[in-house]
Amino acid sequence: MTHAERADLRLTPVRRRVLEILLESHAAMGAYDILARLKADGLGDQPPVVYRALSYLVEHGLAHRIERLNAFVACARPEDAHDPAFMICRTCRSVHESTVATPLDHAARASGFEIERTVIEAEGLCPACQEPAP
Amino acid sequence: MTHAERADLRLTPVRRRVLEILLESHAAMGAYDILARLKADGLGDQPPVVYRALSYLVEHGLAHRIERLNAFVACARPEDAHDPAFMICRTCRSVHESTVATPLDHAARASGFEIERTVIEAEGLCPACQEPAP
DNA sequence: TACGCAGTGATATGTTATAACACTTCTGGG
DNA sequence: CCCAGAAGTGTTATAACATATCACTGCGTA
Ligand SMILES: [Zn+2]
Ligand SMILES: [Zn+2]
Ligand SMILES: [Zn+2]
Ligand SMILES: [Zn+2]
Repeated sequence: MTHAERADLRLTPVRRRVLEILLESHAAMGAYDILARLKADGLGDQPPVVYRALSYLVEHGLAHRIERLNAFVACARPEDAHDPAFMICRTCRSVHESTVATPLDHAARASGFEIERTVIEAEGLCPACQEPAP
Repeated sequence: MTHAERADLRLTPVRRRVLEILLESHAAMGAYDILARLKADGLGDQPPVVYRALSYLVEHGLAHRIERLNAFVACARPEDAHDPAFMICRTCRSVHESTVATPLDHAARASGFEIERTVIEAEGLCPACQEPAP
């Protein structure tokens, strides 16, 4: 059973539409970009509308927040909970999701720090944007 | 020779004061918190003042930006260039800087992505904030 | 002097995010 | 059915973070 099929998931119209918008985009989207799309669909035009929907989707593992971009992306593997890792193209803003062992485990144990979540976001050029020198 | 001693470093009064403020704080500070301190010192009271100084310090390796917090912290090891990794306490906002091998190297090579920089920020509880259950 | 450059001052604006409160809809227990 | 609480939404306002732009100053140098 995937996350998306869980009985306690409440995908209301706004939440469903936000998830669809993210799934269609194949790239990270800012909250206000999403809001503009919602507004066009008559589903709300104030910031809290989109932020509430995004919070819900992120909490339930259907979307992730990209800290580097202050933006959001649909989860590539909503089946199971995970700390995501991303490779973000600085040119086309495309995002590739991946998974990775938390690299700070050792340092955390050594210093007594208790890690709850780790943000891992690599930035660079995706294959398509690596132009041959002009 | 440390970064801070490099001849081409131009630590103007505003830049120097911002660095001092960061060094005194032992925690991540928002740009507007820093700006309030600058204003108290008569060194400028408009956002561009502090953002220009912070950009300079970050570019020259004397400070880092914490993406998770949209905030800034003095570099713990300005001697040499590095991709920093952080452990951030969600309670007291203290930041511990560390270094770590880039964990996405393998995935990047496999997919042809060219990594330029990697953000690694763990969030959790520092030793001091791990209260015994009340 | 004239020029170019780095830094700064100042104004305005753009972008991202949340607080607060009212109202509606859903849901379970009596 | 009726009610009470929980969850969701509408709406207004504001907080917090960041940049564009243009003018001006001081300084090194041709
Ligand atoms: Zn995911
Ligand atoms: Zn690209
Ligand atoms: Zn550092
Ligand atoms: Zn702490």
